[in-house]
Amino acid sequence: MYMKIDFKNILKINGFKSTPSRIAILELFSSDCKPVNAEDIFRKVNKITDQVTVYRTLNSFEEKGILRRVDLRKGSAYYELNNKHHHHHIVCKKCGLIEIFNGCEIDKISKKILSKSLKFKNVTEHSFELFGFCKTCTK
Amino acid sequence: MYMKIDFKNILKINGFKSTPSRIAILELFSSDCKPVNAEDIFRKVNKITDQVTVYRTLNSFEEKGILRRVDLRKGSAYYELNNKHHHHHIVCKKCGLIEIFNGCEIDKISKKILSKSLKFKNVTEHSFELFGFCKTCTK
DNA sequence: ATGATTGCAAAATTTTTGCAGAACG
DNA sequence: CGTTCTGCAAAAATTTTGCAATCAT
Repeated sequence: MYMKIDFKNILKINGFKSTPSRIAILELFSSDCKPVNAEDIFRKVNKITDQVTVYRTLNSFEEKGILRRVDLRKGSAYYELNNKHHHHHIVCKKCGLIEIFNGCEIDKISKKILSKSLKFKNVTEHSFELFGFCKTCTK
Repeated sequence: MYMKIDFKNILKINGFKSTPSRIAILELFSSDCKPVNAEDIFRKVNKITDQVTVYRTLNSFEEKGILRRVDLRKGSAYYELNNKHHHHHIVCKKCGLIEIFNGCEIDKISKKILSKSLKFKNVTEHSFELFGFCKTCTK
């Protein structure tokens, strides 16, 4: 059970107690490659945990940087694990298809922006998603 | 009354009838430089229009490209006029301060991404906001 | 043991829908 | 005059809060 130990360690490192809900939610994020919202999680782990706990877990995980938020303009907040390689998303405005893209040079960009900024000193997160139409929906 | 004529024209061009609500909302966006949400608008023009009309107007204006959506991770949808020069925002996670930044090379970036993409043909919108701490809140 | 975490019920917030009447062109 | 638009009431959808009971360390 390598993975479980790993999850427990992630929780411990971040000052969280190890609970079935939290482990189930981390497991779900690890196995799912797409951005996930509270309802997705709640549907899949509702035998283990309740809706409110899901929201609280998502918030605390995001605060600690375990999860990163993804803004898909869909009415609810989506999240991804924050330990994979850095990437962003193109979203089809018609069918909702999501494709990942790489090559975001956020360090370079934010350094440049901060050097010009009067009021800001550091950047901890960023959003960068593209919206358009996939090849199928363009036809 | 140069401006009013202009607003009416924007509405006409986009296939909208010219109504007091729509003109008031466009006026508000022109005079306000910050991203604005439905509640902001409703508070400022509630003698003229009602909440539901504000939502409907925001949606239809965004669909036509009169407004662009700005994802500020604040629980409600924010919008800006889409006719000004292209820019994005840095948001302070503590105090909410917003600063604008320029230099987003979206055309170059999206061309590059689309050339590598298997499933997408075009990009019509994008989000790109930075989140961090302003100089005051860093101290 | 004790502080953190959960579950439940309830509420707050944000946005959408349906429909009848009013207004625009 | 016909279609579009608005306002109202109501509901749907998403997220937060308070509190007592439970759990992890």
